[in-house]
Amino acid sequence: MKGKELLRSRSVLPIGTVMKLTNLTARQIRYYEEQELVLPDRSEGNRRLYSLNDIDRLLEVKDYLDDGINMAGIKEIYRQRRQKQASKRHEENKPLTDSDLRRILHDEFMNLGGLDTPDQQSFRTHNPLM
DNA sequence: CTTCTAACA
DNA sequence: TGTTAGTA
Repeated sequence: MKGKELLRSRSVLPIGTVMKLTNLTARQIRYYEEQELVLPDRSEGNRRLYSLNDIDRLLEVKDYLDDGINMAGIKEIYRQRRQKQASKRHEENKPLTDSDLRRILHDEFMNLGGLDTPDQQSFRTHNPLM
């Protein structure tokens, strides 16, 4: 890891600063944490400490939400993102093709309850695999 | 004064 | 999500 990334992962920002930087309410920021969309560190006094990477993640979550994607959809996107990175690591022996991923994602998407029409459109719009 | 958890008129 | 109560 390079120094630059080390700084981005350094948790030092209190929730108040994060609120101003993201235009999100404390309620929303804490709720997204409850949904495991962001996992800030904690100070000795149990205060949340965010990193620049956390800020980016929150802004990203906010964008998806603005586009009509719900919590389930966002979690799904990150779940896939991690899965894709995992595949990229052992790409030596298990090179799952984009075509395969697309089929799998499509199946799971169709079985994902709670996603209304606008969500489905946004889902496709933001999913690099579709 | 700022943040935290829990709860709901 | 907003908001508020009672803390730390």
